[in-house]
Amino acid sequence: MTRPSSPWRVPPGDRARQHELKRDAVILTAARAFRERGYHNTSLDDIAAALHVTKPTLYYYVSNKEQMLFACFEEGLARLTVACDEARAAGASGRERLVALVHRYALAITSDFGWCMVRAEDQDLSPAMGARIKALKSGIDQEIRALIRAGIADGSIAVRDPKMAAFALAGALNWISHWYRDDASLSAGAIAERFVDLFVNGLAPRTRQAPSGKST
Amino acid sequence: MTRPSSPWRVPPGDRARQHELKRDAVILTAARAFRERGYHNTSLDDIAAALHVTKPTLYYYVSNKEQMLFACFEEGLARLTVACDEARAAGASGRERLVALVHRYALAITSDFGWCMVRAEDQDLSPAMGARIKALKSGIDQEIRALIRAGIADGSIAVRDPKMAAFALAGALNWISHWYRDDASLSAGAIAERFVDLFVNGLAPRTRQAPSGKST
DNA sequence: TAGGAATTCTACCAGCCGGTAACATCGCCA
DNA sequence: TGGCGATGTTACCGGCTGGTAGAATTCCTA
Repeated sequence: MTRPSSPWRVPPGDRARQHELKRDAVILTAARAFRERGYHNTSLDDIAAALHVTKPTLYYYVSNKEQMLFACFEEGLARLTVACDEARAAGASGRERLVALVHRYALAITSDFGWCMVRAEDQDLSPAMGARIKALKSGIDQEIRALIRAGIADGSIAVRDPKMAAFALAGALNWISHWYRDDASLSAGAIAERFVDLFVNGLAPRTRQAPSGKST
Repeated sequence: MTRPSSPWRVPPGDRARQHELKRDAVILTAARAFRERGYHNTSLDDIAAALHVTKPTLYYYVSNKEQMLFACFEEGLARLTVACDEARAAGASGRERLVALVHRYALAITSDFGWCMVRAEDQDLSPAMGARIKALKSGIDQEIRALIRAGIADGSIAVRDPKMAAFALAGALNWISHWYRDDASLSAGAIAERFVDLFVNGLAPRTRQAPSGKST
């Protein structure tokens, strides 16, 4: 019974570490399957098969299917949270920090867990887990708004409604996960660059260049 | 269209008209249920109960559940298509037409069918129907890109990558359906207004106002 | 008022899939 | 080497839900 599975054969280490690695492999495989076929169209047997394992084995690492989705959710949102933290200490002005966030956000959203953050329904989770996810999402939103407000305060951003601006920005970024699987012709960094160009300068031509500074 | 509370009691008319109205009621009720609980979390019994009817009755108007989702999809996308057509003849410059599109788009996306357009997975549909949906969606995307290119041509828009700009704009608009149910503090028109402000002028302060002109 | 078509209901089925029990195997350690 | 926890498997269950058969009822028309 040799198992030629890729993510399952983890390097040696103590038992606890092995267990942790295998659990991660389960979550990652689940995330990829969900992304490809959707949560409800993915059976636990599918995930198990992708790992060359049987269904009950999954239950040794995860308590149920719902928890898998939750873990994917959490993993993806954790990356976004890290992105926010990094961005907050990235630049001088509010706008520079926001630009930094866009770059990191794009990177996170194109990851395997991007789908789970964006497309998964909170309704598929228990009220408790749904509430937790909602709180995490709201935290990201508040972070974006804070950056925008900071930019307004220091004069690097001029926008009427920070909340709507945050929604628009997050929407554009989240939406990447919808089309990126089919059209990955651009890297996350390149996408972020284009988005920054659009969001910073706007659609209307600028007669005189505002104190913008070039994007790298 | 029909009364929200009890759409089943339709005004008299000939048989064919009655049938059509009731079918519309089924689709609308399905759209609302899908929006509220998600496609997979909504059973046909749920939809039937909402109409004070039993499940087999639904099958008298719709061939199966998948077709319901498809009909919702189509209905929503039809509105977007209309929005595109109207926008194309709305203003003088490409930018004005694009602004008009944003307003109509926001209206469509906040409708009952907005969810189906955006959140429903093509994977829940048969390959044939999925392909049709994909084609319709692609048409909308091309329409947006065309407006942007027209704006570039007539000088009312300055943007480096029309394709990415279209993705960003569509993403921001589509994303409305994610948060609008929980936070409907703004009307679709007000949202569109804010979005236009952001997308046209950008985040960076404009020293001298570009030839933008009116904001209603 | 009879008859037929349109409409809706009761009753039911079958398959999928999440989840579990109980047994088999692996691998470390005394 | 024997034993024991950690892993993993086979075999199974049961409920939910999409879908259907066929009877019942309503409604128009003659």
